[in-house]
Amino acid sequence: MLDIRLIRDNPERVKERLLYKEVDAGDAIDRILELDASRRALIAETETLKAEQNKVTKQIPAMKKAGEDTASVFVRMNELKEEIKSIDTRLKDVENEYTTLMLGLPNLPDEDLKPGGKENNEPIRYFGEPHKFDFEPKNHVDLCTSLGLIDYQRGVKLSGNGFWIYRGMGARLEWALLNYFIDTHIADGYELMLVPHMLGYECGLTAGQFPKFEQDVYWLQTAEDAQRRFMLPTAETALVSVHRDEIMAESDLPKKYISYTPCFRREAGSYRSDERGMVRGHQFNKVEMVQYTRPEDSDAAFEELVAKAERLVSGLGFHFRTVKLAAADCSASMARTYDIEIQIPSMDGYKEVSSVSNARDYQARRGSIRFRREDTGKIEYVHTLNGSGLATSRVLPALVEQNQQADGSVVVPEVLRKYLGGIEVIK
RNA sequence: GGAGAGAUACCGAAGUGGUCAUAACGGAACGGUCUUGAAAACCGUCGUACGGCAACGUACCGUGGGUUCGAAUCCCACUCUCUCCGCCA
Repeated sequence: MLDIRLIRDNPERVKERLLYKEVDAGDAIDRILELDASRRALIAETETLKAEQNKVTKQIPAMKKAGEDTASVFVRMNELKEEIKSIDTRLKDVENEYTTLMLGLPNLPDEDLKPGGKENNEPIRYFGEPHKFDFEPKNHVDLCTSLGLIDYQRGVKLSGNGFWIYRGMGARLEWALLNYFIDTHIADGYELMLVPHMLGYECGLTAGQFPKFEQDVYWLQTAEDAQRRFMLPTAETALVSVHRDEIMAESDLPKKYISYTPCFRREAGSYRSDERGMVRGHQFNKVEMVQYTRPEDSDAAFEELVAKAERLVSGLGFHFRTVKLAAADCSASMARTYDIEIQIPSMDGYKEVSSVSNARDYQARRGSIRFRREDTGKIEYVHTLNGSGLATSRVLPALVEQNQQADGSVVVPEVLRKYLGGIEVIK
């Protein structure tokens, strides 16, 4: 959520920044300003009346005790009651519309981002060299099938398109990756959390997925609306709500959390024919990093998260690049995002394995996540950041393709061997 | 799933229609006095949000409605927590 004062003071600037994200919020912002003004006027009205009401209420017992006639006072009190009721009804309508519009506004992109979408993304660093083969390489679907790592057909049998089964060495390799990630984060001082995979509505609202993207997640049906829960699309959605509605001590910051979860996404309409195998499914595994920081620390925290993700990919020996996303390619909640993309030799271009973002105070405002400054005693919103560290669904394809040998076997990266009982080659 | 109890501030807890909601009382925390230092004792501080330039005002007793001139208190619905029973990895 954006700061209303920012919108009030400089609406044209906010509109302009949102255009960088290719969001035309002109009408919404004009309406928000109207609603904000009438909201404040109505509050002033109703509170004046309530003050009178409270004052008279306090006098009544004394009047009764003194045996005075209270009938005329009751007449006035009834008037007040009606007036207050009518103003409060109007106020509620105004606030509902106001809140809905405010929740719908995306975060402002950072000043240094290029406007526009994917076409303006900017690779800022490359690591390693593209893989070269002196034989005809196979694609990961064929490799995973022939080595018995993944059972695509039976995954579909169980759950339909977009699901697969990791089997035997494939499952162990997946598990080894996750353990490599988790162990690295723990060594970096992050707290591991195993969170619920089904979340309440407020989690989605805080993270910024809702109300706009309610259709992108899987809902669990219950008879009562109040009990609806959804399967988390990323552990960020859970981790960002851990401190919702809390005021933390400044000395508690930064909070550094990681979580491993499967992630569930409907990915409606986003299927692409070149994304075979496990590159885009409805369920994938991911280790997520989240930090809560003081505002002045979030830029450094962002760099830390990017560096951590890069280190994990480097550790596996991959060629990859880090890309600074243009404003409109950042998701709605985020002020800036860097993607880490690896090469899957059978596919064109690079594929995202990590996405690191700084939400600044956008999520903190939605979820009322604050901290108290030690020297001033003032309460401020924290900054929240998140990054994949990492998602496996593109790492595994890249791993088997980049490390394949002429005989169809796959070399296990050094860092994973200890999780696989020392196995060096999968054949 | 059945039966019962409960939800008040950082924690515990009193309040059961107005003169007890900034909210008693106890604890924690913070500041001070005393002390070589600490403990103890004593004194003091110890909500959030919104509106307002400010003075100040308003809201908040799990959530949402209702009754009433007036609701933490009475009524209705919902959510959550705890205890016992049943089922269960």
